[in-house]
Amino acid sequence: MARKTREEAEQTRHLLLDTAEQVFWEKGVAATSLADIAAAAGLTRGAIYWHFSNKLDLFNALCDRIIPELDSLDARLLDPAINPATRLWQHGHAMFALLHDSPRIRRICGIHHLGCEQVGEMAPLLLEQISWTQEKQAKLQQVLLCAQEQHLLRDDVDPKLAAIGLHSLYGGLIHSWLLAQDDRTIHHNLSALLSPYFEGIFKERCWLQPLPCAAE
Amino acid sequence: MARKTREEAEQTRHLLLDTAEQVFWEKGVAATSLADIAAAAGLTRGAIYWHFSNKLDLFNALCDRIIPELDSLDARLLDPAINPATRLWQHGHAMFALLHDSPRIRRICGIHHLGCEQVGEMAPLLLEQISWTQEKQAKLQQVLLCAQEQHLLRDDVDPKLAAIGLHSLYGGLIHSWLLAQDDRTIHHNLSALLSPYFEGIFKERCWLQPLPCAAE
DNA sequence: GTTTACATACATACACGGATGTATGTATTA
DNA sequence: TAATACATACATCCGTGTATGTATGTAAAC
Repeated sequence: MARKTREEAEQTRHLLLDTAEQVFWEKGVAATSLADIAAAAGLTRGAIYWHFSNKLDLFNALCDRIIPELDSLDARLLDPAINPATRLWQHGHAMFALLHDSPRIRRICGIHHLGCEQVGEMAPLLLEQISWTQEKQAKLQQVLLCAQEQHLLRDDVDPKLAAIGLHSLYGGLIHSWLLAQDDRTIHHNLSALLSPYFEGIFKERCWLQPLPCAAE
Repeated sequence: MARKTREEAEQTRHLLLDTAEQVFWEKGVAATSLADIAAAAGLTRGAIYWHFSNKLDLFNALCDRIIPELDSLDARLLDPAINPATRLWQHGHAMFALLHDSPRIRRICGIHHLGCEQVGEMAPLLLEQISWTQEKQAKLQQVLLCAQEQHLLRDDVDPKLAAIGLHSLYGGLIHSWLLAQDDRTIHHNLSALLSPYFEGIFKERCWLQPLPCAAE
């Protein structure tokens, strides 16, 4: 082969990322060699080593591609025009809608949950996940605090703990979702699955009212 | 070295299992070679291949050691002498007590959540986890159905979905627990973390009443 | 109660493949 | 013509599985 134009090169870079995403999801990160990826992409390891320094670099690049989508998901959490309880409710639904609609999000979440080790050599991943988790919980906590100020929270609910619980519930549901991808139970009954926790946190189904200050 | 007595042999077998558990948890399963384990145990690969056929066999044997503890946990779920809601409540607390008290349970759960891949070559693990998850959810559902017959459930709650939600919440909390092992927040506030979901599922805090048929 | 014969519980040694990283080749393209 | 975008070739190491060695425990034979 010979040299390609810059556009074509960028194209092969994306092809490598797409292919790696597929193979990582099918075989697991550690069990996948760079030769596997190159072969699946119809290229050679030379192409990979040209665009990336090693497997970890490739993996990180591949994961970074979904950051904007995840960020835009969180952005709507802080929209003050909507009742904070409703914001959380919609945010939960938006998360699973994203998971349902985007095969890429699904695969990368799947790789993180089931397809890679996060200890030892991959410990940086773990640290990243911890900080990401804390940020996420902080955002949830912020919205819950806002709800508390508007007297939407039940009296015995601590916003910080509710944030941890909600985040854990999301994580657990995503995990169950990924375990059986073809089972649509969670997707079709998401409201019924989330309702109990919302019921236990908020007063009088206020999360179903889009108005900014429904209660009080 | 020479031959040891049967007792000593059994002892080295357990030493290998203990050591593998440690190293797998520290470095991850795929990143750990049999030579690593043997060296950490002060033995050689010969000892491992004598007692186990390969790494997967060793890993399975290591995981099987916690089955009785997990089973005894579930056994108390079906004790009809106690209010089903209370049974679920106590079961949730017992799970985290076990996680807190037993380093072995903690490590093996940690390995499953963060230290091993469950796709590709390790897919049997995934299938096992799926069937285990379904069994667990079925048990929870059974207790919830029992609660429904006693009119302890809120009217709009579906036992099957509540079982999935409860199980996911447990899984997510365990994951958060394992991510930051030295953070005792979850352990110290478990009741406050579980309460919302119970509040959303059951009527009038009936899970705090140990009597068999508190409601109706 | 020895002795003998075999099984046991490993350690050591070897052969093999496979993965990595790098060095080099090569045809474009800018 | 020089940098680019790869493919190819090479050297190295590491992990596995197995084969073999070996000293001891163990049980039966005598």
